Amino acid sequence: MSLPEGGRPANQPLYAQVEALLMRRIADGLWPPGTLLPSEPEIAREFGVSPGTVRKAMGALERRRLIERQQGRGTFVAQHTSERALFHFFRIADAEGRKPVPTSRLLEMGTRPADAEEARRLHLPPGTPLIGLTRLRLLAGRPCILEHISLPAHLFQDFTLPLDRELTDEMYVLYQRRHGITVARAEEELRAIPASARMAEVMGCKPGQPVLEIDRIAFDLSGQRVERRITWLDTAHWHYRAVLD
Amino acid sequence: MSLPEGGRPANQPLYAQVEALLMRRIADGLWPPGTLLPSEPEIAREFGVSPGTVRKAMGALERRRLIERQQGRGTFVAQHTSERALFHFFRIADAEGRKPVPTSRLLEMGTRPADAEEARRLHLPPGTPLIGLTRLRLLAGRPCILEHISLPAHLFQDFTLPLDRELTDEMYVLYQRRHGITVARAEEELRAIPASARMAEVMGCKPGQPVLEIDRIAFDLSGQRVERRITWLDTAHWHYRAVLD
DNA sequence: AAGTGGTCTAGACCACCGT
DNA sequence: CGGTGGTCTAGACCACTTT
Repeated sequence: MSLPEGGRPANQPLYAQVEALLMRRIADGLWPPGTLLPSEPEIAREFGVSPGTVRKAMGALERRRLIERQQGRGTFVAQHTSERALFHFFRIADAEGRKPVPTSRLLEMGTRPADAEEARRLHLPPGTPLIGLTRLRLLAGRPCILEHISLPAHLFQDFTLPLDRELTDEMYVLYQRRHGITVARAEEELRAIPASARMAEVMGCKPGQPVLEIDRIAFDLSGQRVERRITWLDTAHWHYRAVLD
Repeated sequence: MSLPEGGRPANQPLYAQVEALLMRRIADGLWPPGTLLPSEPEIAREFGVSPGTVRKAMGALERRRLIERQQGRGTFVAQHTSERALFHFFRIADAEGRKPVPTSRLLEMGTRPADAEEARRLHLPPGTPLIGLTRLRLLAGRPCILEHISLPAHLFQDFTLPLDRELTDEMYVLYQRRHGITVARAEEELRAIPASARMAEVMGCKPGQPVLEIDRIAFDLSGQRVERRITWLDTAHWHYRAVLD
């Protein structure tokens, strides 16, 4: 059993406690992505609660996309796929709202200490070793996006990229499969800035021309900051799309 | 009773049908914002379903913020307040993520036919009469935002602004209270563009300087397009903030 | 005290999946 | 066929608000 034993009411509702316990097992890697969870009655027995209570907890986890339920088959720990990553974390679209399928080309990669701004954004001490990569991304075959990605080196041991084939937007799939890090949430700050010489050269626009800057921090299941990413987009043909509700 | 009578299974689950029926009453104005709903057992009796089924339906409506439940008091149709509007539909923040309290100054207002782009965005025939207003918004006392708002005239009869006091971000509160239109959802397209002479003059920046353009369409409870709004923001001191999860 | 929503339980039955 | 999640019901008890 894992629930507070004595039968005392505790301060949170039972279903919330069950939800937290299940989430903990997933975040701690005890149940890695793709794992088939025990059935609902089984979990109910283990925790000594009613099946309805477990259902309510798992409903919440499903809404948060931590698990996926399949009638007749069972419940699985959610796995990042390219489609999922693109659907939830890629917000660039054309005038009709269609999302393009981006391709990527790696320009640079290396390890360096975090500067003041990176340290502030990642909640790390300045100087912490970071893996940095710069890539160019193509939309519909045209170079439109320049991107800097910074990863805390201690979270991404032996980081390498699968260079054999062109890398699509599988970074988050890669983090999960190769480093056990699931990106669950991200915060972005958007600004309009003038294109640098580098951007202009690489994206085929004029220096000084307005470019959309997207400054993202990604969080894992525990809320830890695991990635800083700056994206520069020429919005002549594409835009950033947001839904508010 | 309002549920499909014959006792046949219908294609949607019972709780989804109850949810749809309740939503319809709210969207149609039968239960205006602020209304106290009948109690859950009462609704269950009316529809001839179990209280648990009603609870599930109302839980979904609460998550969608159509209703607000208060233990011991009852359930109310949600009402737009300035705080709510700012919290959900205002995404501008400073470097520390704090949202400023914006104030507004009306520059122009009038009625004119929709141009091609407005018609396309609002799903209306070109030439449809629109109420247009232009306003300047101040953040922390400094002019930072220029905004064009376009409203289908047929949805906003006798539209006037409370000019006696400075207007804060109460546009959506106004739509709801004076015209019975509840903004429930919005879609935004973001681009980086050069500041026009007008923007530069009014926002105190240089012409041609990069400015963030936010092109928004707002939807009411039925999914009808009720507002087009273009916002231009000088991102020197503020940024647009998005959360992805 | 009466009425409301919030929690928790127990069990029946259905729809779907695999063998 | 047995096991899974999905739906629906019924009722007990709690926490909170109002009268």
